[in-house]
Amino acid sequence: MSTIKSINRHQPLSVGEVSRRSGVAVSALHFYEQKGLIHSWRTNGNQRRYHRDILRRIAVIKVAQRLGIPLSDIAGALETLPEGRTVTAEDWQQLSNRWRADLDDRIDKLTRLRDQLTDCIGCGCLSVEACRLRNPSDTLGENGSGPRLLDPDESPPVKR
Amino acid sequence: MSTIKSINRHQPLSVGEVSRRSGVAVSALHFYEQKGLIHSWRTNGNQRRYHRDILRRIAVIKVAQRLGIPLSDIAGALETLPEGRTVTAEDWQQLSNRWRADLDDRIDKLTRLRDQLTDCIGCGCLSVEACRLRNPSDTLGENGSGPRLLDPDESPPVKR
DNA sequence: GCTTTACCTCAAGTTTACTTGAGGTCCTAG
DNA sequence: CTAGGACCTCAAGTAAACTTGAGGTAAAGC
Repeated sequence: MSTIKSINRHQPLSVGEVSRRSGVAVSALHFYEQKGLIHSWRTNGNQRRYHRDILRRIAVIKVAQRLGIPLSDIAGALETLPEGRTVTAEDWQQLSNRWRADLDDRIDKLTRLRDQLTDCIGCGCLSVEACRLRNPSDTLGENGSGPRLLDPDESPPVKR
Repeated sequence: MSTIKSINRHQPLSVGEVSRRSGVAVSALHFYEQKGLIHSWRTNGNQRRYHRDILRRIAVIKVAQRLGIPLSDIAGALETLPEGRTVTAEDWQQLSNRWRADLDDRIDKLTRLRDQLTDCIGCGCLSVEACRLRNPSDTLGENGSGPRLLDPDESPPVKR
């Protein structure tokens, strides 16, 4: 820790500091910025500086990623926050509720899929007409009227 | 259906026929072949010909994909079958049991993740030290001794 | 026999989430 | 003042699962 410049608790952060503190690679921070997920300003020497809030924002991003939310969606969600402001507790609740719904949905789908598979294991027909595993459109008609998020898809593979 | 050559019920299939019957694009069939998932022989004129069993094999592949199994794994699984033989009912049982275990595992993981998220929504701390959502290593210690497939991973995002 | 289709190969493009590398600048310590 | 570390940009590479396109052959219909 000798080469690390002493850190003033209230100054803006350099990209290296953010990287160390967040565990996200510098290249990834560049990338996030390019994708509009995070923001910075520049010093005279053209180096990035970050507000300390960045760390919380990155924490949110990382959690969302663990949840399997694509970066583009995360970016979209973060954009709904008034003018790139600090992520507040309420913001977090909103976002996380949304993402949990998404997660629930995925879990449901996987579970239905597993059930179909279980049915099908004994049968093994894989018949084009009869096999539900082969006819994904079923999944469309079979669920009630729960919270339906944007999801006009039917067959595309349930990603991992 | 006028341009479609009359189909002899017992002759080998051309790539176009396989495509129509399986719903898989010709380019995808080429691709699968290249990846060793399916096989064909050639006519004098260098065109691919397929055994009728190919349709069942492709059905298996498609189902596996719906289950979220990567092609490389599917290829690996299919290779365990004696010398590229027709997929029998028993083969299907073996494969599907394996894949269901994989699916179960993923569902478990997602469910645990959702529970953590639920806990965390009210809290909103996202603390580096305290927050379980931010400390994926927890997931490592917390599960008993169920069927552990190859899985040395901890934090990487649970893909969709 | 000629014209469509169908098929062939091989290279390159697509998306996601980044990393790696090249070539150059800035800043801090000694 | 100079060495070294931190930083900058931009291009290209990576993996997965294919698709698209170019340029060329084969086979089928009339």
